[in-house]
Amino acid sequence: MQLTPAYKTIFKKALEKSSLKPTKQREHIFSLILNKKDHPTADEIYTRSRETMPSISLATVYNCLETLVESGLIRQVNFERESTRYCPNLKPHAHFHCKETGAIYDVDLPASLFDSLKKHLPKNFQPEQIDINFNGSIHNTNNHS
Amino acid sequence: MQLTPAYKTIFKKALEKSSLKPTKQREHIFSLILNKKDHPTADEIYTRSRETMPSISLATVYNCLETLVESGLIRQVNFERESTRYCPNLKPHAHFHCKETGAIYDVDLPASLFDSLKKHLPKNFQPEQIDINFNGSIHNTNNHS
DNA sequence: AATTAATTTAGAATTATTCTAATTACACTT
DNA sequence: AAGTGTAATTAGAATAATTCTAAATTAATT
Repeated sequence: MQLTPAYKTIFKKALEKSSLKPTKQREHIFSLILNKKDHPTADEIYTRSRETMPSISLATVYNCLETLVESGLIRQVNFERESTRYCPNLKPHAHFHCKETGAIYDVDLPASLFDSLKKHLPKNFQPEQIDINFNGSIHNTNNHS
Repeated sequence: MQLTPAYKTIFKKALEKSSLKPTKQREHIFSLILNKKDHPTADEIYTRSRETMPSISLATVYNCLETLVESGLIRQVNFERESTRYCPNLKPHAHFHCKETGAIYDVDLPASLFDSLKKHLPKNFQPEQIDINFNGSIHNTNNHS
């Protein structure tokens, strides 16, 4: 679990901007999330963390995730009241939640779509974040009639 | 807390379609949500319910809310991991969550916007529900310079 | 080396929600 | 009208994700 030099710089910059320290634990968790592009829960991240950093505590995982979100390095994803999941994809995108498997998929969207959404807000409403979540199922499209 | 005859019919039809019974408690909770157009939590609904139906239990409130959602009479709204809120507005709309006051506002959106969102899904993804949530703040637009 | 502030840690506490098992309500037979 | 069966309600216990608390550790600075 190593950050590339480029990501290491991004990581340090982002944290320092919020006057937070780039600690071992924070870096470890950030790299875990970056290197596996699913949408893990805090508990899954905790389990994965301990494989290579056995002394880390669950509270630290929660703390680190909070600081990473604060500093804009990852995003939170919530579906209904399931455990919060974390996502390193910072491009404009939505999420699709398969109600059968529970899996979450990124759905890339053009920035223009977010812009046209904003146009429907009263003008004194200032959105900081827009979450778009699809809920549904994924159908097999088997061609053999 | 009374349903108009028109809503009473809608209520009965919707429940019977899922072979659920139109009980006193379900009707009571439905009318509470309809008559105050905010986005109450289960606990707020519980408190309001007891004013006119003191014997109702919290478990029943949860049960009733679940059946009302199932039968399509109300919608759930989730923001981050706050308590689930309930919404009687069935028109296509989004929600704006003010992070200062916690208030939630409906934002009407044209159905066409939901359609164009769907176009970005892989063709085997079948959405059943689309949630669009804005998070931000509301700025005072005082005209006096 | 001493001081300070931030971070991490373990475990307790919180809180929304779900579960369990008993009771009640109601429609349908006899 | 009494009995039967099923669904709904109820009170309270249980669950599970997250947050809180207070002590210990770390790292930077004097």
